[in-house]
Amino acid sequence: MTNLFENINDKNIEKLKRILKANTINYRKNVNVLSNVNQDNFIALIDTGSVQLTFSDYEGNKTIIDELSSGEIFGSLTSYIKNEEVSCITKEPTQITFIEYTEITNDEIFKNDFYIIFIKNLIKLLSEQLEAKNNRIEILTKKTTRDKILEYFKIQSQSKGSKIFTIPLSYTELANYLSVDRSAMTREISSLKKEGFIKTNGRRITLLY
Amino acid sequence: MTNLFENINDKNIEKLKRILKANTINYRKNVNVLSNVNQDNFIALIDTGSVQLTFSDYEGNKTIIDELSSGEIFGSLTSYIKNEEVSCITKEPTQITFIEYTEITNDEIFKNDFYIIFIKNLIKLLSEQLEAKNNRIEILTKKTTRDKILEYFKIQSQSKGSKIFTIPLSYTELANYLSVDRSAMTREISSLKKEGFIKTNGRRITLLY
DNA sequence: TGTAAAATGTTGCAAATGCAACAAATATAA
DNA sequence: TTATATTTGTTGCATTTGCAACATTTTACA
Repeated sequence: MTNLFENINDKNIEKLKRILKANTINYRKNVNVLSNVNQDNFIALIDTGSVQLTFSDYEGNKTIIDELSSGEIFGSLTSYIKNEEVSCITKEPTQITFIEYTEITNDEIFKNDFYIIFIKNLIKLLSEQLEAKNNRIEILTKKTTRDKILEYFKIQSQSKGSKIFTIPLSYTELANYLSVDRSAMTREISSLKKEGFIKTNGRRITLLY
Repeated sequence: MTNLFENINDKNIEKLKRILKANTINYRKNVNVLSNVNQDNFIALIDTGSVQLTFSDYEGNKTIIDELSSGEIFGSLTSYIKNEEVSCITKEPTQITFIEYTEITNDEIFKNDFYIIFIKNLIKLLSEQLEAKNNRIEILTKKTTRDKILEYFKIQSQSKGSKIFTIPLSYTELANYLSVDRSAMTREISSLKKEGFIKTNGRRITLLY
């Protein structure tokens, strides 16, 4: 994952943050970040820590939109934050820097040659998030629970470059991510093991095909 | 939807295209655009017409990734085009402009003051595509076919600002987009009509709640 | 360290859904 | 216009899945 300030030195990062009127806030664990954010058009950059973005519908069903960690962004550019049903919960102590979107093209910023690096990073981040969403859509469009699991494992395996990998989610969270019933998912994983397609040891998966 | 060249006048658009070494190609209907594209990192801009991006898995199941029309972009920034299983079929005669990603930050481009408008448009386009993908994920994570249909209708209704709207897909394509069996979807839409939740007339839908 | 909370594993059952196989209605193109 | 292809509507049936309910294990934290 690209970092928003990648390839910019510390001194220039500080300068850039000043020009962007960036506002840095520290949060404890399990706090709803968006509750005290009232800006309309903002980019939130996770400096350290991690958050989970969830969406609750009118019936109270929760779905994970995204899991983000250090260097990644969220906000009006990436999710429908305006919507009050979205919440952003810190999974650990987390530092977040808020930038108003309009500041990204303010007058002062052009004078600096690191600006173009910043813009390229931003574009790269957005396109990486698009790829992540494409992956999830690819999984969710599979008809059966089994195919969803296998597609997820395939993507994990490819990104790690190995048939052995550790999934970054708990099984409860995975069921949520795949949008299937947790018990049905466990049932299917058991079958996959019995039929010799995979081996598991906790969250460590081995593909046997 | 934002247009990539929004708020740039015709003369400057021409200049910008020249600086970006843009390459414009015309396609007939039902042509696979990607078959003769060999660039690795490109942005494809649809000037006129429309295309359908689809993904085929190893079993030959086709899923729609996206439907795009005039002003919208696709390519390495927005989808996993490198993958040969992705195809891009024109739905009508279509003109597409290809831009290599690296040109977006070439030396000559900074000298022009319309450049920042172009970058803002690009960022806006990417974030709009993210929103579209978030919408689709929101739909796909619904557990039942009924909830998927209703979520889709809700989003359509909101974007049109009316309880009466015409869906932009055929029912066959809609089933594909929702990733449900077409006959099961028809069955569910019939029930929704019988139970008085909606009225339909071809692709024109009226929400009665 | 002990205790409450959260995560994981398992199963029966009812409901939802994919699939197949049609007929009928529309749309497309020669 | 006519023939052909595509889309739409409908139904029976087998399979998959969500749901509920529970036991067991692991984790978190006071």
